Order: sequence, then structure tokens, then C-alpha cells
Amino acid sequence: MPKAKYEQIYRILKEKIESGLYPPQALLPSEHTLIGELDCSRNTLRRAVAELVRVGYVQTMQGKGVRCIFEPTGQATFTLGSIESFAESAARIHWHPSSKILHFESLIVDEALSQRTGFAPGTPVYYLQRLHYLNNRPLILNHSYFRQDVTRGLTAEIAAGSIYQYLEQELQVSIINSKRVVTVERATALDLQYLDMADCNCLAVVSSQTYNGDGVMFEYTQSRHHPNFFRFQDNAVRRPSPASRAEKKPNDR
Amino acid sequence: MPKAKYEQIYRILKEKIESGLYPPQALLPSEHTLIGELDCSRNTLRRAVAELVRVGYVQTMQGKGVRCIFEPTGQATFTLGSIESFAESAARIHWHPSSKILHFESLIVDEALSQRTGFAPGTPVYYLQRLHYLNNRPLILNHSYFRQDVTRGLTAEIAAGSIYQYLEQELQVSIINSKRVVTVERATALDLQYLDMADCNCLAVVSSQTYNGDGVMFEYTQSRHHPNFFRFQDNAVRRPSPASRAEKKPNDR
DNA sequence: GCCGATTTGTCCGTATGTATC
DNA sequence: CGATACATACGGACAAATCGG
Repeated sequence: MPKAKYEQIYRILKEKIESGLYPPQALLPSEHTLIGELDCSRNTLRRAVAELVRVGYVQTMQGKGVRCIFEPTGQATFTLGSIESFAESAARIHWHPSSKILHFESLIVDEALSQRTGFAPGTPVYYLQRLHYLNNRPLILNHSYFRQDVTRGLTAEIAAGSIYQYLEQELQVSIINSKRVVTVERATALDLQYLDMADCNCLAVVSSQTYNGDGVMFEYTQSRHHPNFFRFQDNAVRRPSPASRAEKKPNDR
Repeated sequence: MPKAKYEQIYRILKEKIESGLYPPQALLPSEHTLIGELDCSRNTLRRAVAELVRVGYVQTMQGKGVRCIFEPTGQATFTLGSIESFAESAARIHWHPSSKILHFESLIVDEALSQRTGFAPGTPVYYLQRLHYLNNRPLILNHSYFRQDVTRGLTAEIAAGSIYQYLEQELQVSIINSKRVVTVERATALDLQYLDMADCNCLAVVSSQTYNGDGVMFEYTQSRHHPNFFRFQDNAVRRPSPASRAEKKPNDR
């Protein structure tokens, strides 16, 4: 259970929406009444509602109210806005995860690798290839680079378990944030070898740079996803901005 | 210029970061001092900083400070909905956008289309195919469905210009939010016909459901992007999970 | 069209908790 | 331990948008 009150209230409201207590199209009770029901301040309630907006559960309208736009889907989705390890995501959707180490080595970042990863040339890193399965199906091929000075002692054995658990609990590395970019790339020979891709010759690639509490980018990972099992969700809110009168069509790309 | 103060302060700080006044790895001045410099309340400053976190410019650390992690290399300019399509980034570099209407018709949603779009079966919609170019290169093929009762009077001529301008200014439709999902799909014959895809047989697909101020989903658009010109950005913040917080090894001292 | 009630948006000041040094 | 810095929470005030009389 989260300790922060706004998070608790966020979950309470999320529960009520998912359970159908606040059905789609219906307006939620006003801030005033919710404050009374949930016994919190206005700011705290508003912060919880802001989270609901961010995940696309409700829309707020000044002068009108807060409308539920949640539609039950049941899809297995990887949500945005939080860093989840592969194991955590799999657990959330109750699938059986497993993984296999394909390759582990220690190397020095050269100019070409520096361009791709963002590590400075000359940086010693561990290079790791891992294959992730869901329900015994190979779905994700990971190429990871970890700065050795931050992830000292990382071995193939540790990587076979949870790397993040090792970093956070053994090495006391605090993981703060992760910049991610989704692109589509041509499949390599390695992709075709390990991922059962039928006749698709492209896949979804999530490149991420992860930072620790010292502001050091200590991990670069390129996750190559089987195209048929990739899904990334987002909710965009339109902000009335005076500059976006004639342009900025959020949906028209 | 935005009217909201927190947005102004956000832009000021963003400017300073981009200009190198707060270089990477450096800590920003403390909240207290920034409040004095910018003449605002703590809440307002914190809201601006929260935006900087969301777009991946800084990381906040309790007890330590706010560290700049902006890297000018990738020129990763943000977008409001945390999506960065090639069209938007290219538009900023003053590339020339244009579009062509391929198809326009009026039809009734059947069961199969209902499954794909989320519209109820029997709903009258306008169906629209548009091809978007950048510097005369076809990059995005759009399939759009608009509810006729919300977008009354929409024609191919209007669609050749700005649909959203027509909706907001002529029909007074308020556009609130848009749920989007990114997937990778096999290219269709239509994709291959219009997008110059070399030998790629997949493309990036952004499916979006857009809602108006009445909570009505009035638009479903499937944007099919040329794989080599697609880019979706995000910044994720890690919240300490109960599991990782549970067993924290005490420091030896 | 006007006015007041309701509802959300913004901004402020303050107090307290928690992590870091 | 104290000082500093960010995180959370509360309450109040006013603005802006909506709706009904």
C-alpha cells in the first residue's frame, strides 16, 4: 500500500471507475463532495484526479465537471509513465515470464557505440544480450550496456535473475528516471534467429537511457520487440494555447 | 505567451537549461532561491519543475536537489502529449508539410468496424483517407472516421484544409483528449502503393480515439507511419516499489 | 442578455514529513 | 545532531467556464 495520501485516493477512485461505480459518460461527484467523502484537502484530491487524467480514465472540464471515459478493454498493455522491469510487467498481467542470457561480455565504448548509446567513448561497460519469453514464447530481445563503475560486480549469473534487484538492494543504486524512444527498425539476423517473427522484417525498438540518483546515465538498453506483441499506450490532453489556433492538431499526424 | 504563471516559469527554466545556463549534471538552484528569483509561490515553482521532470530535462531527488539531465545532442524537444512524431519535429525545422485526400465517403459502422474503432454499430461516420507529405515525400497514411452527428457538414474540401480548425471554430466542438496506442503492423497493399517503403513490410501504427467536451468519442484515426520516419518519445519516472523498499540493506558504519 | 450558483483552474502561505549531507 | 532540500498536505482566495433562472 502506498503511503502517500494522494496515491491512495487515486487508487480508490480508479477502483470505483474500473468496478463500474462511475460508469462511462457519467460525471464524477464534484470536488467538493469528494473532498467530504474521502476526507482530504482539495489539492490532494486534485492531484489524484490529475493522475486519472494522465492515464486516460477521466477528462476534466472547467465549469462542468469530471467525466469518466474509461472503457474496459482487458488488453495486456505496458503502461507509460513508470519504469517497470520485464518481470514486473509480466506479473501484472499474470503471464509467465522467463529469460535467457545469450551473451555477456566486458567492453570499452568506442566512437560508433558512443553515438548509439550516449556513453562517452572509453567508458568500460558490461554488454548483455537477453532473450525474454512470455508463456514460453520469445518476444523481446534486449541489448543492454551497463556502466561498470555503477554496476560493479554484475555477472551473467546475476543477470539471469533480476538486475534491478541487484542494483537497488546490493549496490544501493537509486534508479530515478528513464528516457525512452520508440522506433521501428529492420530486423537483424539475430532478431530473425531468436524471435519467431513469421515473415515480418521489422520490429518495434524501445531504446532507453536510465539514470541513477547521481545523475549518471548508467544503462542503455535497446529492447527489440516482436511486432505482433508490442503495444504502447498514451493519453494526450489538449491544452488550449493561444499559439495553437491554426496548427497543432493533436490527432493528425 | 501562455497566461498561466507556472507555464511561464516552466518556459523560463527550460530556456535556461537549453541555453546551457544550467549545464548537465549541475544542480539547479534550490526551490527557495528560485522562488525568490522568479517571484512565485512554492507550489507554482514545483508545478513547473514537475513539467521539466515529465519531459526528461531534470531529475529531482529528495534531500539533494534538482539535477539537470538535459543533453543537447539528440535535440530532443518535447511535445505536450509526450509524443514526438516526425511530422512535428520536422515542422519545427521548417520542413514543408502537405497532404492529399485519397478518399472520402459516408458510411455506417458495422460490427467489424466497431471492433476496430470503438464506435457503436450503426453509427453514421465520415470515412477519410489522407496522405501526408514532408518535403514532398509521402510519410503518413491516415484512415480517419468522424461521427457525423458531431462533425456535421464535413466535406472533402474542408478536410483538404484543417479539420480541427473547422471543428473548433465553425462547429464549436471542444477537443479534450486523445487516447493513443502505438503498434507495429504488416503493410497493406495501400501502404505499399502510397508510402515509399523500400523493402520494409511493416510500419508504425498510431491508433487514436479523440473525445470532445461532451465525453463523446467523435474521431477514430489510424495513422500509418513510414517506419524510417517514426519516433515516439517518453520519460518514465521510477517510484520505489514496495518490493524494492522492503529490504533495504543498512549502511556499514 | 444578465446574474448568481456551481465547478474546475490557478495561485498563495504555511506546516509537517523525510531524505541527504 | 542540525541544517538543507525536496515531498506531502492543508486551507484560503480569486479567476474562468458553465449552466439555469
